[in-house]
Amino acid sequence: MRKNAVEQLSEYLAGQGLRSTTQRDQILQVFISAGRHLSAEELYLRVKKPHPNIGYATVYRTLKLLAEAGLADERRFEDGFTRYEYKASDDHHDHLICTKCGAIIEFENERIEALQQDVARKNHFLVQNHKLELYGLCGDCRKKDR
Amino acid sequence: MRKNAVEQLSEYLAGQGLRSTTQRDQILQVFISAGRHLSAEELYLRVKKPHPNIGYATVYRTLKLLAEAGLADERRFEDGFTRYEYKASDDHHDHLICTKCGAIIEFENERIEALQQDVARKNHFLVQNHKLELYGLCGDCRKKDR
DNA sequence: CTACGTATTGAAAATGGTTTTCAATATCAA
DNA sequence: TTGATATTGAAAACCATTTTCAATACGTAG
Repeated sequence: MRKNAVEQLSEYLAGQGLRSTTQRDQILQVFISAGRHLSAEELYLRVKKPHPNIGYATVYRTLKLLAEAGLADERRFEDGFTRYEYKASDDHHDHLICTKCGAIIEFENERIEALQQDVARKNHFLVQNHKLELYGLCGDCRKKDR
Repeated sequence: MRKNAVEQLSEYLAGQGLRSTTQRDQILQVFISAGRHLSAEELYLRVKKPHPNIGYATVYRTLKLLAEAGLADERRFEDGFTRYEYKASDDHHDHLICTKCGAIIEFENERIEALQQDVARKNHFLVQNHKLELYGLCGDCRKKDR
């Protein structure tokens, strides 16, 4: 866990004239210690255990806030609902997603990123961010398949 | 328009024990002659003009059917709703999406595809399909921005 | 330290794209 | 032509997410 994630949130809130609350801190704590690619519901369930009085809406609201504050990335895969992942400032990555078991594997590839910039340049396009997802079967599911 | 799209649909339907209907053919016709990346609602509106008695649900149902039949690709961009595009069997492409005006530009890049296969191989992963989207500003919007 | 203005919360209702239900209708094999 | 059943249109249901609203908590001014 990044040393100052809570501080980073506080700073963002202060800068926006928003308030720090125990709920926001609690949700952030659980979010950071939980696995990656959480949906709002998954996070809600995890937060619910230690803090049973936190509401569904607050989890949704806080997740959007974390995305705005730069602490989380918001992603929509093909399964219909939005997932969030804790964002370390320097780590960009893409995903391999198993269509059978739902496993999500992360990867980085600088050469692909460079080629993306080429494509953008040729189209007079300025890339703000991108999304690369490879859907298919993971190693385990390929074995089980036979 | 591909010569035998309607036939291709008929064959698929017959093979599945499903029925050919005038609505399905009409929707397919309009779908093919319309622009790319249509949402269900856009298609519904276009179909409505020549065929005012076709229902919303039928458009949704037919679109899913076309995807199953291999005549359309189903894609979810970040704007929340599903878009479909007519699928020529040999043409795979990815997208540049303008976050300001919503323009969608298509591109293909074999070298990127090859690198994707490399990544998959390293992860013992079998790619069934993929999705690459670059979000940012298109040439026009970059100019207007200043 | 206290009080006040207002941001935030939780619960429930609303939203909006998509799917399902259901009775009426159309398809197609016999 | 008939009968079994797939399909349709309209409306209701779904379901993830957002909004509403009265009660509560935050934090600044005094």
